[in-house]
Amino acid sequence: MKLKSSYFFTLRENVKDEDSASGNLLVRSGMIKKNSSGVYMYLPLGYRVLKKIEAIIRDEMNKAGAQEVLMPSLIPEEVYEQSGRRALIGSSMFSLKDRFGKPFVLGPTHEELFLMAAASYVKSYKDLPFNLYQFQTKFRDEPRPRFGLIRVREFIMKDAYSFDKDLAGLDVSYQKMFDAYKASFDRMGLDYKIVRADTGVMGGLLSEEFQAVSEIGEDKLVLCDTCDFASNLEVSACVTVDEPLEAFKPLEELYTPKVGKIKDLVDNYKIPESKMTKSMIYLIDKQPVLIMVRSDDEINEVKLQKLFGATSVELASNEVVETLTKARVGFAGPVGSSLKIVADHRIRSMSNFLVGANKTDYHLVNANVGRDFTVSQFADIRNIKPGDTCPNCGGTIHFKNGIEVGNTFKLGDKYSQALGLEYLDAENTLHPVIMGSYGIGPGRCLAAIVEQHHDEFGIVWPKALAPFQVAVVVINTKIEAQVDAGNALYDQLTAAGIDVLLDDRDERAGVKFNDMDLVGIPLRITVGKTLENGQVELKARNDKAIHLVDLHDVVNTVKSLR
RNA sequence: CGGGACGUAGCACAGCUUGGUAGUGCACUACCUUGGGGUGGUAGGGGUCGCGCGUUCAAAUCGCGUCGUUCCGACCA
Repeated sequence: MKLKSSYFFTLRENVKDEDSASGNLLVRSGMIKKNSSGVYMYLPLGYRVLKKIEAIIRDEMNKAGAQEVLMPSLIPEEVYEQSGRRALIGSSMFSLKDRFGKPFVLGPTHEELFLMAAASYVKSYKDLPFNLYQFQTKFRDEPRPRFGLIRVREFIMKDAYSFDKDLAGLDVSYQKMFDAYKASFDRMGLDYKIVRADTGVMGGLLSEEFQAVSEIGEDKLVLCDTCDFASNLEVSACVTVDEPLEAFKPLEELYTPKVGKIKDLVDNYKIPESKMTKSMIYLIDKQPVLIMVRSDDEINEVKLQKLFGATSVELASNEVVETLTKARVGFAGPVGSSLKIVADHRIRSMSNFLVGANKTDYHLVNANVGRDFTVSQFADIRNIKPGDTCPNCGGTIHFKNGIEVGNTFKLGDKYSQALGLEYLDAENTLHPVIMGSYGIGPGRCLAAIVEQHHDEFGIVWPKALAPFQVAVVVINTKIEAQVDAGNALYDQLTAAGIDVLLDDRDERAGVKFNDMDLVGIPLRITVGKTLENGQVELKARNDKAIHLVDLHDVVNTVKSLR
């Protein structure tokens, strides 16, 4: 690409409505442009990078034996109704009607269609296993798009689906995808962790996430200092060590006016948080339940959902809480409550603790389980915290933030049962097909890579992803010899199979240097005053050193650095 | 969905309080200048002031509505 005659621009000033380093740099370097909230255009340079990411993934998918297909985006709504996911995905789905009033949706994920495709092929166990994948645009009406390309409403996803006759087969298919994912992310130069995760809307047996480590990541990764334990916060088990109970003290009412938060209680009444509990009223599949955890713990809604096998878990509204406790919000408690009470394991070893009194402006001190109220179930329902004990090895837990760039699921027979995908085995009996699904967001990978690979001057692309491997900068376009040498190098490098960008614009040297740094081309060849000695300068983007290279050695030198 | 802010040239913003000729910087065009880390200058082009209704002799400016963007929270595959 020769810049003088190409669509290429950069912005000198920061863009206002980008809230992430990657979003800002990608927009400023002219790679992408925001079109509406959470919807972006990919411009020539950005699209080249996206294509390189796709090429890596495609290569690994094909090596793993998967076959590429392309499903539609426009899908009859009934497809998702049959699988039971229309309601589950709810308002995250873009929906529309055709001219006859028939409801359609824009596909947010494609399990259903792949299952239908599989159904037109699978008859017998002899047809299994196989794996299909696609790169296709997904539409998800996110309530809050954020962080440039990281949380968007329209994005390309590589999704793959494996079909097996049994769980043993799924294990094999899953492992192939898992390895292909690791290889893909390694080739992209991403720093990532693989964590256990919630199966969420997908359902199924196992979910593992590939998380790019980044400050702006929206997922909390739970990691161990000593072993390789790695889990998403939402599913990370907690270790609870039971401790002996103290002698029960008499239950007393405590007048606690103007106390809105736990911290006020600690400050005003000198009660340690380890002696306090909080009671929250949750609607679990619309049924109110009182959930208790120690005050300094957080309730984990995913664990609640699993514990109850529920579809919906939501905090009760203030009105509901006030009706049920007959007190203002902030004073709910277990004593005298008619609600079902579920408490975290940690509550079991607590004695003489504080609870809400179900009475505005009052708490109760020295409450005790068994004497003052009954817990119908103790369970692990809190979030693990940094410094906690590792559930795997007993080491110490720390957190990192992660951007979910890939996800692998063992779905089992959930979808094949719901939609009737079956095969005949050798004994002539029907069985549901066992499925796995595997997703990567190339755009999110792109953004995550920029988050991890940039400096004060701009993007620093890993070699495998850079839109161009080499930038040839002609310093003074008024000097014919420089222009000719630049063009000659461009032709030679191109002929050698190297992606070259020629900056032949009539701009100041500083402008070109800054632009090439911003865009993040890994290698820069400067054609300037050293040309008089038959030499050009070679500089790596991530290195300050400048090397003089003879004109006729340039192609070989660049090849050796590749 | 709840709360806040903002919509004026491609980008970033001023002007609005107190209504009266639409501005600045960057970018863009031409010429001169300069030519190794975002040269300096001169002259230009580009805007139904998000949209609608209202108040007024007169609205970017005041009022109501609406759409969009954004921030915090909720939600989130």
